[in-house]
Amino acid sequence: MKSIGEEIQQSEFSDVYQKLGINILFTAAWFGELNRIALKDYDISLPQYNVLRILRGQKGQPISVAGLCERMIDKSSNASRIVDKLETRKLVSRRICDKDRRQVDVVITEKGFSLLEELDEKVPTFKGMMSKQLSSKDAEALNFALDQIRNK
Amino acid sequence: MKSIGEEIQQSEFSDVYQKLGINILFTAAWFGELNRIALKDYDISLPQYNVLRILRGQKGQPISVAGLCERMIDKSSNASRIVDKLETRKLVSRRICDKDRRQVDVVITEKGFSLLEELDEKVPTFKGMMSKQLSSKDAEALNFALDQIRNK
DNA sequence: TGCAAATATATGTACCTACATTTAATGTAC
DNA sequence: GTACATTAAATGTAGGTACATATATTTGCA
Repeated sequence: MKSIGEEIQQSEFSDVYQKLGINILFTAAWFGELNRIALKDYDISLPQYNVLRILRGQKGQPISVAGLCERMIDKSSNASRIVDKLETRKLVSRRICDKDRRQVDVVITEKGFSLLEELDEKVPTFKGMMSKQLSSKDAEALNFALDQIRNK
Repeated sequence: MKSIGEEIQQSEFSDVYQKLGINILFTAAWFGELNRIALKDYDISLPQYNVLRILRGQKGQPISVAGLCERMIDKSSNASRIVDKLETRKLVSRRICDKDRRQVDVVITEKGFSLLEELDEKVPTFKGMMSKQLSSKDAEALNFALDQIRNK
């Protein structure tokens, strides 16, 4: 099995934290790649997929474009244009919010919902990828450690 | 302090592995963002920075474009064009390999090396970001867990 | 040797992202 | 109520990425 050192063919790391940082970046890229490949057949990009999932998580409740931005993994990507693409394909719908006409309410459509259900079958789940190597207790600990890292 | 659940404002995760996957993606994006901000003043992109670091790691030994690709975090980015940019700024040099004239040997220049040394001061180190929250023993364990995850 | 297959890199293209700017609506102080 | 600052979203743009294709070189084999 390949360790991160073998993977990027670097034998020496200046320290274990350096190695961990690169390992996290590398693992994230690996995840992204697997998902991207799975989504390719459906002509849907990773950020588009993430937006659809966020909308599904809303359980019918609309969310603003700014709200989407906050919840997206890649904050700086352009939610407005991602929603454009999804709307063109009728996977989401968009209407001006009554309460504040600057805002736009975005919701997932029936079509978007059923596409997501189809994708659920194809996209590798984290559970499927990790549960054999990692106990749920270890996963919990890892979650805690990552939360720690992001909060000095 | 913010957990991943608070961070992306999702109260329920279907399972702890799902949560961990998103946590890894999120943490990687957070790292990337911090680095990107630090590099911005020097007008150098993240992939460019990574390539320079790989070249420094070569300790003077040249590496081919394909070799760079293998070691890069984002494998599918275009190493050829990244090297173009770096060469224009005279941070790396490129010459056709004598042994195999299809190959191109890339090395970091003195200018590139001293830029990297300057950047070392500015770019947040993983150690600086993590060592307060995580013992080196825990970091080692996390490294092992991530290596496990990527290899079913 | 000669020629097809394989390999290394470069390039063309469309799309995506980062960042600044614009447009429109709302809030606030006077 | 008017003027100014603030906020939400959209848009323009430059540059980066993904993927297919092109070009040059090497390898392997009849």
